[in-house]
Amino acid sequence: MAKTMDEIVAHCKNTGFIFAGSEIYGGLANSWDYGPLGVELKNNIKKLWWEKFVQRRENSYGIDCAILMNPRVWEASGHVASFSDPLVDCKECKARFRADNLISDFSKGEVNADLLTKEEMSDYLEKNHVPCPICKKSNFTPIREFNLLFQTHRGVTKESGLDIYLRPETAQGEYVNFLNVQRTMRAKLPFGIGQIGKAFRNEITPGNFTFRQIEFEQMEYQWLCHEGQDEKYYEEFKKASKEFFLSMGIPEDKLRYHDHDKLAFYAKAACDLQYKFPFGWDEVNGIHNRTNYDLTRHQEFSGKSMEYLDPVTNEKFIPYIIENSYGLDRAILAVICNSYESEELKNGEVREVMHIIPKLAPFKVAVLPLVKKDLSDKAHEIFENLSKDFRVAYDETGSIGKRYRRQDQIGTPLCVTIDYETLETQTVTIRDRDSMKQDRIKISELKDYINNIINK
RNA sequence: GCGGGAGUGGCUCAGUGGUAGAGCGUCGCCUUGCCAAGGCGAAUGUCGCGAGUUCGAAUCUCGUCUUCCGCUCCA
Repeated sequence: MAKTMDEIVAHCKNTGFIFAGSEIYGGLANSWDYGPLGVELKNNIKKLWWEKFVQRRENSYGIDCAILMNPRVWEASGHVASFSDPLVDCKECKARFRADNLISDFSKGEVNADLLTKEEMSDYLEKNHVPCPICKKSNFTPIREFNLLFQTHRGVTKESGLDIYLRPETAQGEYVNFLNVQRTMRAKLPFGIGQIGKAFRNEITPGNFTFRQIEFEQMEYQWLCHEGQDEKYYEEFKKASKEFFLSMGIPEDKLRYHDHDKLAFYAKAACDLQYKFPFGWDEVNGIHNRTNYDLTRHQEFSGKSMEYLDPVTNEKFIPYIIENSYGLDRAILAVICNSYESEELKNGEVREVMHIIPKLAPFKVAVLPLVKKDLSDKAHEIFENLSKDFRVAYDETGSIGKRYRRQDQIGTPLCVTIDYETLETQTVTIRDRDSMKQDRIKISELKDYINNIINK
């Protein structure tokens, strides 16, 4: 039986996947910390993604850019201008509106509110007695800027330094470095740049657990190509994004594409891949055809050429970009939601289990001495040996049945049990999470056995 | 930002003015020897925070913070 969102949150907290951020101070809304199990899962997903996109694709390169960038980057990208909304609240009925929309509607389009400053908009609302669309009274709060960019300050004093931003997306790092990558790797179009890193957005909406956070991690792949090839590659990456989620064990019927009705100003085509979370279908991946918009803007704003010189035709032009953007935290959440369940066993009992695919499981194997007294030393020896190759759990408290269930609960695919026979014959019991069946194998065969399961 | 709930061991909660509790979980010992068995024992709390009322506050009053649900918002 599938779990509710509340149960998933509780399980993550109780077993060490995800904790509330700065919990002892009462937390900070929309921030979360990954615990000992969460970080393993996260690293495994990153590794899988990096393998698929950066390692295994030809003409593919990884980078890791700074979070803080020259603020002009965000002017060029359009985030400084359009990432911010002037909001007012009606003091009478408490409804909230965008001031620019109120003014355009009131003036029937004659006043272009985009050209007004905050003060001018406030004045306009007051002097013209612009009514609240809901209660028809005219009594608004002052305009508050709501900007999704996190701002901070570079320099010793407030006055002498530079206002800078925490990046709201990692993509611009790839764009501004595109010629550096191209030159140093001697890359020819089409080629790709991948990056995994943090991004920050000052969201007001409370998220569904880690679904919407103020600090989150993106896995982004930018594919640079010739104009005219962009539509073909757009389709290719649509397919690739689904493949990636399938490779994490997500079933096809919990995935769907959702084309954007309203395109961002820069995009020629945009599509989300959605996963069916307990709270509904929602985005886990975005594919955008950004055309040559971003690079063109950076050329304008920086004054530096962003043109690619085609070595075959000697033509110079600005490449098109297909962006394939994954929310790492959302991928983690999807894997957790998808794998955690109450499973009814044949004998009527119910066990809590996470059917995480072995490749992503936080622990690959647990080492369990059947009794503590005489078998601990041998168990520790086996733990040390396996730890050279795998992330291994060790547990010697409680009955063996209880320990199996503990490992089920956190998704460990294999348990190795050491008994008295182990000391004489150098064999152990290996127990499978999903089938709950056991094999007796030699210690010397353990690593191959585990590798087979992981790479299945 | 508005409205409504809620904050008591790790978790779930009981306790409505008089010595802070239970179950689960955790740890130790015994028992057990392959799917959450049992026994004994132990640890873990300034009852979200700050004031006030009172001889006395987890409990009443005010403030404040955090959080959950709905509305609003989400380039």
